[in-house]
Amino acid sequence: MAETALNPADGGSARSDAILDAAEQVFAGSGYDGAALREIARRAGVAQGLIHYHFDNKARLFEKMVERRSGQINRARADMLDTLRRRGPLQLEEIVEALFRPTIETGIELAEDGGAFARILVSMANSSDPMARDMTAKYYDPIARDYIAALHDAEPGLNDADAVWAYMFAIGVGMTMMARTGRPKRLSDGLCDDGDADAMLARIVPFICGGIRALTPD
Amino acid sequence: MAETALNPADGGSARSDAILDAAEQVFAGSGYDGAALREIARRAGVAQGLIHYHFDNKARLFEKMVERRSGQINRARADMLDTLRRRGPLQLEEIVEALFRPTIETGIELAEDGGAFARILVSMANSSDPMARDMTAKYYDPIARDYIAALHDAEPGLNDADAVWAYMFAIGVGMTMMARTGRPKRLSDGLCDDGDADAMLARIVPFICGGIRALTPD
DNA sequence: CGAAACTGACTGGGCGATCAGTCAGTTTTC
DNA sequence: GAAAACTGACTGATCGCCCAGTCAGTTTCG
Repeated sequence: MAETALNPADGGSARSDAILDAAEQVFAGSGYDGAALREIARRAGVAQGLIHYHFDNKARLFEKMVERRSGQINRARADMLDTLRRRGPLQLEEIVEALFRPTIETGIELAEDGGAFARILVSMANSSDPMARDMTAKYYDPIARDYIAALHDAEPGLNDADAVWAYMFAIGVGMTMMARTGRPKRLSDGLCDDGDADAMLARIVPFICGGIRALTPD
Repeated sequence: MAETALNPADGGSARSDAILDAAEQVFAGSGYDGAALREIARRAGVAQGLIHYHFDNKARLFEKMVERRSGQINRARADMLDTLRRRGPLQLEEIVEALFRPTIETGIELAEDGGAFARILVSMANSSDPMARDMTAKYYDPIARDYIAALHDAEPGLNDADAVWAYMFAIGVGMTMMARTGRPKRLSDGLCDDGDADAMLARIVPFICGGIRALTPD
């Protein structure tokens, strides 16, 4: 109520969604500072003023965009963890796969944007500026704690601190996959393709699990 | 000869170095687009015009800044690998440690800047924009190939593609350490400190080695 | 009708870049 | 050896551009 007029029910009209889609593309391509609202409006086929009408300012637009996508992703992540828990004792491999698959699939299938949101996530995760820190804390810390607890359950030998480190390292490895820099192809003279998410997951999962087990005293 | 007047012998006067130092701080704090040449000049205690006099434009200033620091770091990395090779058969743990220590120590001890350059590296490594890609390729791909070859020597079972993946994943984990986001402390309620490079290295090295061995068929 | 959605011209400010000019040294010239 | 010519480092005012944000007015819709 105290809010200035934002979009009603927050469900988003078709125009708001178009703006958020365009914002995702432009922020992913140019970064927060490099992105121009004019360009976002152009891509959304909308007057620039409408962005301010719906989202007030650049920072809030950015946050709404993150909120939308991270909501989808983290609901899927929570669901997968729940399903695994109900199915029986947690397996490390399953947890690690559940950690990344929703981000990949939401990025590629829902948005059909070549993983734009994943790129935004990567730069947020590795940034130390206050806005990125706050948004990571708000939208990603809660689910992170769930996954850290799950790692703990799957590997009881892991101590509290190491479970957190294990999670951080796993995320770090995942960034390699999300960032899509093309570097693996360059370094391998064409052998490795960071555009093939499934092939990467097939390497990442054993790598991370091996790493975690190396941190766990038997 | 064809060049416009840049600074002689490229060794850099005291003023040029002051500009590069300030640039490191400001680029690290605000990112490339967010950084203002005015702010860099202010911190260096120099007129803004002098930046253009010495470095022509913002992009070239950024590149010179990266060139200076990555030169120091990668010379140290190459030396360490050489020393290890001469000492006897390569050990995985030694390679991984040699991969990161020069970046940490150059960042912390030489610059006394709280790891500003390391933060710049992180955002470059995870970015897909052309400037970052080109600079990574120019200043970091050559040494990357050396380290990939070293991984191959230490773990002969690793195939060509997996050695590249292993390197990429290792770098990804290392970014966790360089970025200094404060997130480990938040997620562990104070237990983990990503400001303590030695403590992190002590976890990162076994994690990465465990991961690589998990990729290696015995 | 009235309210919500939307437009597009506009504003002030910060940006990278430019440039005429100052000045301390160095080299040339007679 | 001193005046003249020249150099390269450096300054600070200024330029034009593009930015996020504003707002008065128009259209759409229930």
